[in-house]
Amino acid sequence: MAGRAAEPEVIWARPERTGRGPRPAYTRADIAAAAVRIADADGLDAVSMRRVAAELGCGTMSLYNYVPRKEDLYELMVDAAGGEHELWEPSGDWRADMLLVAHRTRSLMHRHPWLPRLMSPVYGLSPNSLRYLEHCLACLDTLPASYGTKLELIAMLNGIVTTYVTNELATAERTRSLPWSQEQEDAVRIAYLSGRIATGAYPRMAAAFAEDAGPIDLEAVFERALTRMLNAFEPRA
Amino acid sequence: MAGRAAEPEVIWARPERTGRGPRPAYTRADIAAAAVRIADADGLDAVSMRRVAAELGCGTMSLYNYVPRKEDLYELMVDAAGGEHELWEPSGDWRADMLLVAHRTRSLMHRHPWLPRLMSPVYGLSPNSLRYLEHCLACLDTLPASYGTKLELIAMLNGIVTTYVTNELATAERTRSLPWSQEQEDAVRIAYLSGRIATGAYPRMAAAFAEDAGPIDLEAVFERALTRMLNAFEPRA
DNA sequence: AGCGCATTACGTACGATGTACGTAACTACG
DNA sequence: CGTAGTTACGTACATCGTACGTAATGCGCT
Repeated sequence: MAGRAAEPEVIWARPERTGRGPRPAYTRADIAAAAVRIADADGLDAVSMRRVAAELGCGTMSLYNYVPRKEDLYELMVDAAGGEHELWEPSGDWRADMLLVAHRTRSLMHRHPWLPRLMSPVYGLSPNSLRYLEHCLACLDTLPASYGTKLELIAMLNGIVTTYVTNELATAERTRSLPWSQEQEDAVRIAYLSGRIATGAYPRMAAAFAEDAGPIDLEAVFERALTRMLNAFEPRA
Repeated sequence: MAGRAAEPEVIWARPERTGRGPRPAYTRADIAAAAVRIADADGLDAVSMRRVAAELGCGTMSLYNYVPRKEDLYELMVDAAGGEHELWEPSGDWRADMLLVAHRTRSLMHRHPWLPRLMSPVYGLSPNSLRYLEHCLACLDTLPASYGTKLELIAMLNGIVTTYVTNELATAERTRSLPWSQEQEDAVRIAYLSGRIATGAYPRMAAAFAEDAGPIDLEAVFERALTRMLNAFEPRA
């Protein structure tokens, strides 16, 4: 039975070392770290199997001994980044704790701008994802609600953070790989947009533009969104 | 000046027809429709310039007369899908209208499962995106709040819908391109997860699993998330 | 009316990607 | 000690986006 039928596989279920054969030259952590280094430096699109192998100093195809598919490499990256998440002893104030979770997640995504793009697909089963989830649940111990509701809260919080940071960084990641600057791109887009609005076809958008409440404080917008969301889960008095 | 310097460009700013030269054989709508047809049938990854050209019946490189970069093809697709959004005369009840917006968006994403993946990057400047945004603002005419707040509400609503449907469809899109079935994948993941939980390292997740409130009604979860969010914007009495 | 030139059409070609496959070296278990 | 399973890795292939060059086309100007 040399040729195995293709079967689904969770990379975390396969042991790093089976005991037989030559000692593997790298650990999963090594590989994840190399990929993260590349993504941080040159963007997610620069993470290719060849490039990661070169960073490690091994042949391209050797990587496939550790990582059956490239998608699994992504999972390693997400887990490695998740490992940077600092956890703490829950304070007893679930709202404060969840706010802190959100801010820590956001700063993590700022350090690793490729994270939002990789987090969308599926809820992680990676060790650090599980640790993170358990920690969130611990923070919510003082919230009188079912676990189902708590999970909904966590999902919603993560969703908002991801959405927000994605919009915050959407072009930043792209800027790296495009031949023109962020400012040029923005200028062109804004010019086009105000041209469209000037046609009068979008009266409310025109009013929104005219409202002009000064420069938008993205930080405050983020804070407001989180607060509103947490309020929605506050048990009624 | 034959060779132009690379400059940022919004595809919607360039006219479809400049008047000079041979009559273009296709419209943007034709191209978008072809790409959408392929993505609907075989998934987003099947949308390649070659494939779209073949679907249209023209040479691959002819496409670049209409679409300078592939990313712009994606913009055409999003706009075409957005064109399916049925708008209506606002009822005066902004909560009901926004709920309807959310449900329509969700069903649109169900019809075109590749939409969430393409919507994340940047807020659209496409004609149909602008129409959609203006419509949302119209629905919110009866909400006493600044345009800034209204835009935050719309962004949050879209974020929740996108996040929710993404999780809902995350694996569905992948299933199409993988050699094993959704059920097999799920089974493997669940088996691994319960193995981890059985270690006792995640007591709260274990409790969450044990809670077992019957099969999860995703529909209801979606509804609750939207309602909670809209409540958070209700002006205080 | 007719000339000029911008535009369309499209074949060829290049560099890059993920990864299937085959082979050689190696090590733990029977 | 042999042998089976594992690691290492070079080669090869299909596919991708797209730069470039050339031929055909038809609008706008003189």
